[in-house]
Amino acid sequence: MEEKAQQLLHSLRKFRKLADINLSFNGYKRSEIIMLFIIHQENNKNEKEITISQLSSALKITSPSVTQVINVLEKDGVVKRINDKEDGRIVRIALTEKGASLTKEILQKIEEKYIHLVQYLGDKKSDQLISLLQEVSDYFVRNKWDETN
Amino acid sequence: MEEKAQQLLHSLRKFRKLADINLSFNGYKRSEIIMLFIIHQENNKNEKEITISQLSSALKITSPSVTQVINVLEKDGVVKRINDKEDGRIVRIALTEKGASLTKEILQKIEEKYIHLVQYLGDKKSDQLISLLQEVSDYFVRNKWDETN
DNA sequence: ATATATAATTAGGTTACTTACCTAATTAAT
DNA sequence: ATTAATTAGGTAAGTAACCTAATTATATAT
Repeated sequence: MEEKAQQLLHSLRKFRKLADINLSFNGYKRSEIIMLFIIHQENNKNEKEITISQLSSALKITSPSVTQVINVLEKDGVVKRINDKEDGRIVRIALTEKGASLTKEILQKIEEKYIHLVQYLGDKKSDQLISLLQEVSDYFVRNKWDETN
Repeated sequence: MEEKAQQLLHSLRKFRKLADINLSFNGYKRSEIIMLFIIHQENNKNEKEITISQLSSALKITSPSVTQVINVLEKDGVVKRINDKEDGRIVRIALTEKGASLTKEILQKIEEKYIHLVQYLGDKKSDQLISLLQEVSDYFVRNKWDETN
């Protein structure tokens, strides 16, 4: 049991390191790309554009951090701020045309890579991996893995 | 296939975020603790103490980064630098007594958590997870996941 | 009308790296 | 013995991706 725990510790460390690798495209940083993905996803799903707070909880980062990333993306002309008409405190974020096509382009390239990974692993192992990652994620959340130390 | 790729992308992102444990003990940072683990592990395994370059390749960080972490640990009296007698360029790193007992203490606490995870998953799924993570890591390495974009 | 709560922003960290450059020591070639 | 190239490690400065605390603007509740 202890041996398995050590193996798992080791595998997780290695995996984390490798999976952590910068997906960067056209000078956009990892954090910016993930931000674009979420905006794209949520704005396609919902009628109203996503707010800063919603982005904060979706990404599990603080709202000041969201603001910073959005500032860069806005300056670059890929997203725009929209003031909510009903509540003056709320700022909504939308992709510009440039942003929408950029996001689609990047998403496609990244998806291709994952398709390769799924092909490499095969159907069965891919399913296994997805469900195991899910289980471990649930475990982490339930046991507040991070907070306890 | 595309759907599975998207699921995997999503699971990996979530997992990465959660597995990004902030392990810190007695004021030692994550990077410092991992450094201690490697020194402990390698120095127990080999006759000669590990060098800065070896630490660099073991941790997959640059040697200036290793130097910085070692500086802090040395100032704190948990590791010491040893000049190699045969090659004056080489600096070897050893745990001090304080460092050795600290490392054992931390290792034990962390191992406990992983033992819980292994118990939660069960034997079979733990093995599956270890081998799947290994396979994906290998895939990442082989396909230079990071460099290609 | 006033106090309180909420949304976003600003200012200023922190951690865990990196890159660019440097010195000292070793090795190889002349 | 000298010069050139390489290797090991270090210094300084910078970056990505976060964070907390404080502030501003607006909305809501008493």
